[in-house]
Amino acid sequence: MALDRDQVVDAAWHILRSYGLGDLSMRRLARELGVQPGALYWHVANKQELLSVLAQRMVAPLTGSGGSPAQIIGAFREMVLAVRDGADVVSVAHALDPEGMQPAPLLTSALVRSGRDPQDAATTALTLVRFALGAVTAQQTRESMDLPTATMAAEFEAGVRAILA
Amino acid sequence: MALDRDQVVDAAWHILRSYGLGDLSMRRLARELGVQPGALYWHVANKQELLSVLAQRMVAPLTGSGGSPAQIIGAFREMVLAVRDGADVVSVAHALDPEGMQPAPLLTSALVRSGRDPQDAATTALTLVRFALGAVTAQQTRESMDLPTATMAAEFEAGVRAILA
DNA sequence: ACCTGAACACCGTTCAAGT
DNA sequence: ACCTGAACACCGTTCAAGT
Repeated sequence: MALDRDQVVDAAWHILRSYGLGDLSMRRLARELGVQPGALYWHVANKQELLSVLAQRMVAPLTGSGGSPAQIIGAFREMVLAVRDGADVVSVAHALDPEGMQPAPLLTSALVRSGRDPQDAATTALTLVRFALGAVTAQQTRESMDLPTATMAAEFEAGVRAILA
Repeated sequence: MALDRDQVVDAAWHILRSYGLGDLSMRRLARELGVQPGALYWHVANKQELLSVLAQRMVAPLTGSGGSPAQIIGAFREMVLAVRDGADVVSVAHALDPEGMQPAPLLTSALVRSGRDPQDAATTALTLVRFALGAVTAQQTRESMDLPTATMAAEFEAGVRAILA
């Protein structure tokens, strides 16, 4: 039975969650799947493409979930924070498609529903996402070095309140 | 004449500015300096320490420069944006010492001067820095892939206004 | 004090050749 | 269609030994 793309992505997902981005090499992934490194390039174009797929998977549960802007950006933070080096992976995907990648479109429509005009809603959504990615990047860097992060959830909430005020 | 720490840091600074983080390897740095890779470890503990020093150097011109909170965070953005992969380098330094690393302390006192209580000032400073790092990370990722960034300066200004409102 | 030589344990990617 | 084998051009770090 031949390898397929889903098996590659699933194995990559498992390594990322369990050991972090530092351990997610194409060679390590190939070893885990019992193939030669070159075999992976039949199923994915390169490592970057693989990481994009993992970023989509990380924020997938968000799509379709309602809530206020504060709830949406809070849920986004939780999902990214739950995956080791999640912020690094999602940041690239956000940069490639800032308006299309979740949670931006979800936030924009929630902000319009709450009474903002579309222009302001779109910009505020970008501000929230970039702040969240900056905050989670800082927290995950500290976690990877066993530094304390006790105040960072409150700092995040305060930042979101300031942006939405 | 023996190598010293400053020569190592200067050469690293030059590689970072000219070619980016992807080209700043300890081996490439050693080659540029005409020594074996191992020689570098007499002058710096490891690559991480070297990157911390480069982060300090990037934001050094900020110290002592006055201005409003909006001006300070704007100047910070310019400095980080001016160095290839600057946001990646500065993000780690910020995570290690969020309150001590510039521009946080500068922002906090400017915010106190403008009438905020110290608690609120400190948290707002962190929000501004994390948003700025998130925004510059997105922009530099796009620049590295030759994607357009025309709207990103305005998005940054709008974000700063929202946070400071 | 400062550096070399050499090693250890790795990377991402390509591509002719095999099945 | 899918994979192996082998290569290309690299990494960060350590450390005995040399000067």
